[in-house]
Formats: sequence, C-alpha cells, structure tokens
Amino acid sequence: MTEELPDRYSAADVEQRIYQWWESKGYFKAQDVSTKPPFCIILPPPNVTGQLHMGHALDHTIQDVLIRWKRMSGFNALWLPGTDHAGIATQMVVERELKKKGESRREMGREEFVARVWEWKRQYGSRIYAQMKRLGDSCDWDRAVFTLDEGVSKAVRKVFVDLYKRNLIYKGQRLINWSWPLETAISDLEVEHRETKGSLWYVEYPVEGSDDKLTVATTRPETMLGDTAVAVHPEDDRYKRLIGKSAKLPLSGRLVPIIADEYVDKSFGSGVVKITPAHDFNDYQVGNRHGLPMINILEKNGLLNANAGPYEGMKVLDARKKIVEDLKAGGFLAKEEAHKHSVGYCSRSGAVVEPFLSEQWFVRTKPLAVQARRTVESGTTRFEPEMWTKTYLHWMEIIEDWCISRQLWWGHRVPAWHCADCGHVTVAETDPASCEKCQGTNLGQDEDVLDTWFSSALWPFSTMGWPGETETLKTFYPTNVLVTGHDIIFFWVARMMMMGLEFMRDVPFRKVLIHGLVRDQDGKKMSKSAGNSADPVELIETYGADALRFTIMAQIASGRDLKFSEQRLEGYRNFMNKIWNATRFSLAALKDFQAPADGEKASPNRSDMSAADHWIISRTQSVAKEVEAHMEEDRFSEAANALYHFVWNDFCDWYLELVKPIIYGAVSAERSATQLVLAQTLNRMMRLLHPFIPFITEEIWQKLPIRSEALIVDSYPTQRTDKDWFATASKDAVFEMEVVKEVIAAIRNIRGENSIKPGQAIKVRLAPADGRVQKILGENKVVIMRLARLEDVEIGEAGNLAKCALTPVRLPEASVDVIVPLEGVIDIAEEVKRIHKATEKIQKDMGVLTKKLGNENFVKNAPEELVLADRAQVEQFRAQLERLRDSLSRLQ
RNA sequence: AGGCGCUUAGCUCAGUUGGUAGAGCAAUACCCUUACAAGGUAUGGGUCGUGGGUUCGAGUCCCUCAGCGCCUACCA
Repeated sequence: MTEELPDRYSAADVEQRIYQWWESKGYFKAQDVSTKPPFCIILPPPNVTGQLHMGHALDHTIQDVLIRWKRMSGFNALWLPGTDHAGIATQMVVERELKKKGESRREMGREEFVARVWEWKRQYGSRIYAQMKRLGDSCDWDRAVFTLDEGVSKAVRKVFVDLYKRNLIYKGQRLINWSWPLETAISDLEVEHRETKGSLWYVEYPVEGSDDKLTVATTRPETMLGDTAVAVHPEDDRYKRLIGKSAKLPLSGRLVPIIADEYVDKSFGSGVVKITPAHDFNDYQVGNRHGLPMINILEKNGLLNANAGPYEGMKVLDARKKIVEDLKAGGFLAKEEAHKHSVGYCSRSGAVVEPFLSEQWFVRTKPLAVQARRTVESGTTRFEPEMWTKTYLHWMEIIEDWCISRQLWWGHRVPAWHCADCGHVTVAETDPASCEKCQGTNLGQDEDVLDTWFSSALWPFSTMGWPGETETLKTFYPTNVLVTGHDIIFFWVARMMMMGLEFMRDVPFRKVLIHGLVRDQDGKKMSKSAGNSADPVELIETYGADALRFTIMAQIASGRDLKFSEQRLEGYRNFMNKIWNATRFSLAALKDFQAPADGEKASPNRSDMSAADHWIISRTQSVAKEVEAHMEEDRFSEAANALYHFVWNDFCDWYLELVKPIIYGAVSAERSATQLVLAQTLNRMMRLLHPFIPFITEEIWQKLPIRSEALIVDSYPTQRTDKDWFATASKDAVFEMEVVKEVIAAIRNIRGENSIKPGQAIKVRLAPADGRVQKILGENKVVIMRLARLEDVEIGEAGNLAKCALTPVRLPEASVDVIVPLEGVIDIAEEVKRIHKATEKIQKDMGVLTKKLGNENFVKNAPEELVLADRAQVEQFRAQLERLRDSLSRLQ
C-alpha cells in the first residue's frame, strides 16, 4: 500500500501543497465557543510594509510551535494574526514611490495621499502574510486584523475619548523630540543615541556692568540664539558673586540673567552653562524651575527662524559654522576642544533629533503605570526569563508622559475638533456636527494622527471585538502568552499592560516570553542597512521551512541572542533528509503490513516482540516525557535536541538496524509484532516532531499505515494519551538493549582501533558474568553478529586468551568480556597500544573515585546510594583492569 | 555614570534542583554495508575567563578582578 518515495526529501515540492491543504480544511481555526480549554497567542503585528526577516522567523517559529503543540494537546488554540499600519514607515515608503513618479505628498494633499496609501496597502499589504505561510504559521487567518480596520479604529477612539475625559490625555506645549526631515514629533524610544565626535566651544559672555566675563562651554553654539539665562552652581565660589547679574549674549547683545542651579556640574567645562530651554531637555527643566522665557529658534523643517536674526533660513549645521566664525571674529571664542558626546538620531530618518518646543497630545502615564507595575510585582503576569521583570519594573518607575501625536497623515486621526468660534476642543467618539460648548459649526478636526503604538497598545482586546462584549473576548482574554523580543518591552509590552488593565480590568497576557535577537556569524545584529540580514524566504526555498524552524528551535535558549549560521541550517536540513529516509525504509519494511482496525490502540503480543521493540517503545516514552517537561518550561532547544537525538541515534542508528534481520526474515508472529511496533513508533515520532517541523511530518503522516486524517489535529503524545502503548514495553528491555549496545560498541571499538576493515568479518567470544546476561546475549546473537559484522560468535567461558583482544564491558549490574581472537587478523602491536590506552583511562577514572572514597567526609556526608554506587564502580574497574592485564600478558 | 547579561572542545552553543563535562559543525582514519555519502563506523580535542570563599564535593552558590556585549540616563 506504500508508494515509492524519492531518496532525497524535497521541501519545495511539499511545503506549499501541505499548507494549502491545511488551510482549505480549516485546521487553523479556533472556536469562540468550545468545550476545550482556550489557549491564545496574539501575533505581534508586523508592519504592513514589512518583509519577513530573521527576527520574525524566530518570533513566529516559537509561537507556531507553541500553538501547534497546544492544538495537539487538546486546546482550543487561537493564534490571532494582524498587521500594523506603521505610520511613519508606511508613509515613507509610499512617499518614496510617489517621488519616483514625480509626485509629492504635499502637492496632492492629505485626502488624496491617504487614498494612495490605502491603494498601496491593498496591493502589497498581504505580502507579509504570504511569507508567514511559507514559514508554516498556523494562524486563524479569518480573524486577521489591520490596525486601521473599522473595529480597531473604534476601539482607538473610545480609549482616547475615555482617557481624555478622565484627564489622562491632555494637549500641551512641551519640549519633544522632533524629526525635521519627517516634520513630526517622535517618542523618546524612537531616538537612538550614538557616540558622536564633535567640539566643545568655550564662548565668553561679558557680564553686564563690569569687566567680568563668563566662559560658557557648549557643543551647540548656534543655540545661543535661544539662550534665556546663564547658570552656575550655587556653591561655586568662582561665580557666586555674579549670581543675579546679567550676561550679555555675544553677537546679539541680548541680556540674560545669571542664575544659580544645582544642575550645573562645577567640574565640567568651565562650570558655566548657557540655558536654552526651547532646545535642550535639561535646560527646559531649568527654565521651568526659574520661570525663564523660551525662545524657539527653529522652523518645523529644521531651518532657523526669525528669532535667529541674521541667521534666519540657515540649516542648523551651517548656522553653527557661521556663528563660530563670527564669535572668533568678534573675539568671543576662548578655545575649541575636540569632544565626544552622545547625540540623538531619529531611528526612522537617521537625522539628528532636535529638541523642539511644540504643541502635542500626551498620555499621563504615571497613574496607569501603577497597576501595570503591581500586576507584574505580584506575578499575575510573569516574564520569562525572569530577569526582564526588573527591566520592566524599572521603566515603570521612571516612566514619563507619552507623546502620542504625530504630524503625519497616515494613521488614526486624533478625535478632537477645534472650534473656530470659541476655541473649545470637542473630543468625541463620533464626528461632532457642532461645538459642544458654543454649538458653533465652525469645527476643524485636529490635524495630528496618533503614534502607531497607541493602537498597538490595545491590540490584545481591540482585535477581539472590543468595545463589544464578544464571545471571543470572553473565551480568549486574557491571552496566555505574549512572545516578543526584549527590544519592544517599553514600546509595546508595558503599554499593553497599562491599557489592558485600564479597559479590560485584567492583564492582557499571563506570561511574556522574551526571546533574543538574531545575529549574524560575527554577532552583529541583523539589519537591512548593515546588509547582513539573511532572507528567511530565500533560506526556506533552499533548505525548507522545517529545517529553518528546527535550526531556530534547537538553538534558542532562555532569551539569549542567537547567532545564525547557514552551516548549522544545512545540518538540520540533513536531519530532515534523515527522517525522510528512515520513513522510506520503514514503509518498505511495512509493505506487507496489514494496518490493524483499531489503529493507534493496537498493540502486539508482548511475547512476540523483540528486545529492540520493547526498547524503542520505552525510549519513545522517555522522550515524550522529556519533551513534555521541557515544553511546559519553555525549554524549546532542550525539547528539540531530545527529539533529534531520539530520531537519529535511537531510532535510526539502533532500532532500524536492530530490526533489519527480523524484517528481512521469514513471515512470523515475531515479524508482524515488529512491523506493528515500527508502524506505531513512526506514528508517535511524527506526532512528537510535528510542532517543530510541521510540513515533513504531515507529508509523511499521510503515507503511514497507522494514522488519522490529519497530523496537525492529532493528539500530542504524553504519558496520558499514549499510556497503553507505552505500557506494552517491558521494563527489562532497556537494560537488555544497553547490554547489547555496549557489546556491539566494544567490538566496533576493537575493530576501529585495530584497523580491521569493515568488510572483514571476524569471530568473537563473549564471556558474560552471569546467567542473566548470558541469556540476553543468546537472544540477541543475530543482531550482534549483524551490527558488529561477525562471522561467528561464541557465548560462554572466556577460554584461552592467548593472542586475543579483550574489552571488559562496563555497565552497572552487568559485566561481559568481549574477546576477539586476533591471530591472523591484525598486528598484535596495535592491540597492545589499545589495551594500554584502555587501561590508562580506567586507571584515571578509578583514581578519581578512590580519592573521593578515601575522603572520610564524603563517605559520611554524601547520600548513601551515591557512595555505594561509587564503591561498586571501583570494584568493577578493579576487575576490568585485571582482565586487561591478563589479556596483555597473553598477547606477547 | 547606573543596571543587566556573557566568558565551557578549533567554531557556534547546551548544561533545570551542586555529585567524575555534552551537542551540532569542523578535524582525523576507514568504508559507495541493498533507507539515507545531505550517509555509516571509529578516534582525537576542554585545569568550564582570573583570584578567592562556602561545601565532603562547584561549570553549577557567594565575593573580587579582567575582557566582551546590551539597555537606560547623560556631560552643557
């Protein structure tokens, strides 16, 4: 009933077909109402302009593995997808397109431009979804949400209005970060600080009414046009007497007061600071403390304004140059020093960020942060790894008001209307027809849009139909886990916590799983601009999505960054091929196998099973147990590695090899039993592997003799689901197989060390220490002969050891001497070397143990079983050494 | 400046309660053995960054120092 499979697995031929089949069958769908327990993850919405990058690949693979695992574990699993309108990013992309066509945003006006962006979105907005599907993301696509969808927009408005009415949103004139190329405010978090080479200029400010001069140190001399004070430290004896007097600004001649403020560091520069409240955050605070006027010297486009007098219309850097020249010419410049300092850059445009005085909307975050802090402190929401808790809590302590307005066109427009008649601002969920104060109809909507992160902050409930009281919310809120990188804890996680608690009265998620970032081989963060980012879609095309997923999952450990290497990916691609070929062999071995009617429940007669059969079932049980424990604790790499080892080493290297003599043998009850075990093991193996490598496992599943309709919705093997199957394995089988494996390994070692050609069959004598082991060896004689390539094996007394290689096999509770007569087979001298090597190793190990056991305190304090085990081990070593010495003496 | 993290085999990294160090890749030797050369068998390779402490016993817990990295704040 099996068809022929190609000997190489081709992911490209399989993955997209399988994905479409899953989707067409509706397997990704979750139920709003269900008897199953809910499990929900909301996808951190990628930018609608985004292309899938390695960061997504990492983030999504974790989520998909979790979702698939939970889905198979009987949960009503919902992975809710969506995309983010990404205000600045998208606006920039579309503007760039327009520019190519010779069009501009400003010329076409707001309405037309927004229409063009929507057009762009319609065309390219689902590109990222298509790429996610290549990765295997099993999202419930029918629920996909875009942040500008009607439902989400309604939620945004409701939240805005609500917070405004409660005075948690306000509009105010404040100093904010201004990106002049984009002509918009940006939040603190969108500013990147970079060490930059600059100069420190010492400028002399004459003191009014005296010959004194104050030397002011500054890195931005052009801002002196906006100076409204000069400050010194109140305890600075050099300048105490000048406090209260006025200084005369060079060039403009304007008078400014000399004030005292503790903010000034006496030891830095000259100990005198010029105060420019409208262009520096510290100065802004000093200005507020002293009630200083604020002089803004910049236009929105970054050029100097009328306040700059003769410098009006110049760019900041040009003005700086000119002013330095003028200061020098006027004799005001005392000196210039090279100076390194950190400068803020706009993370979007790359331009230097200017602190800029402007009218913006703010969220008062401190009251919101209180609960958001407490729920994490109390453990209602936990961070994993736990260390991020501190980062989060610290930020919640120092949190500042959040500037939520952006001077962009693409986004949620601020739902506030300014009355031209009375000046009142009407904030409302539905567009008002008239001013709520004077009833005038001369209303104009606020021009600003909201920070993209404002809508993102509502994501966990806005995507589920809030403010409606939906079944989705009832079932899935709070969500179970949020999976994200540590770079957006502040941007996003913290804000979702605040909003969720405020509007849903409950945390948005029970757990925040923080993972690391993807780096290149040199440890650099992957980024487009650095040109070092691997393209996951390309990698998927070359190696397959499964290989990429497994590479990620096998390496990701407790939130650490992961260095991506294609070599490693190749290794796991080989693993996929290994699985494929193991299946190919198995299916051939099952050609004449009749699938039992009771499918997964069918078990063979225990008496018909071989030791290998018992053993592989027991190994399956162990690995299932291990994987379950690791998955429960989010130790994905441990789970992945346990599976890797199980498949490659246990199943392929041992089980399949052990079973070959039976499979190739005559039809019998024993052979049928082994076929059944093989079929059942394949079934469990695919189920265990599926969350990690969904495509290949589903493809294989469809060809298995024992299977259900679809692996993706079959059950995940645990001690409970597969209790009966695991119970068919005899407990003795593990021990029995250990003996067999060790004996084979010992013979192989003798062969390898003595350079006996693989093709050359040899004779071996096995001398077991007791009847139990003797029985085991007898029962597995065929297997041992095959795997060790023997032409004959004798089991019994050690006999004459003359010219023999000997390896005492070490096992707790078992001992066998493996004896290979070497005469005519190899050079005796080689064997002498081998025995010396083996002896040294045992002596070394024994030395450690005897030293330990010689320590009274160890014997007194260590657990008894440990001491006993060590003693037994020493005894065994002693016996083994004796055998080796004996063997050595008989060689010469 | 403060906070956090890292330092284990040539490379990339695991190592959950402290009990004689592991994986993948790379390397070496031999093999196209009828599932797989994207494979098999065997082998070599580490005083777990430094110095100290706790303990019968430390890669694992505590302290010191060094190097690297990240985050936050910022020097006018």
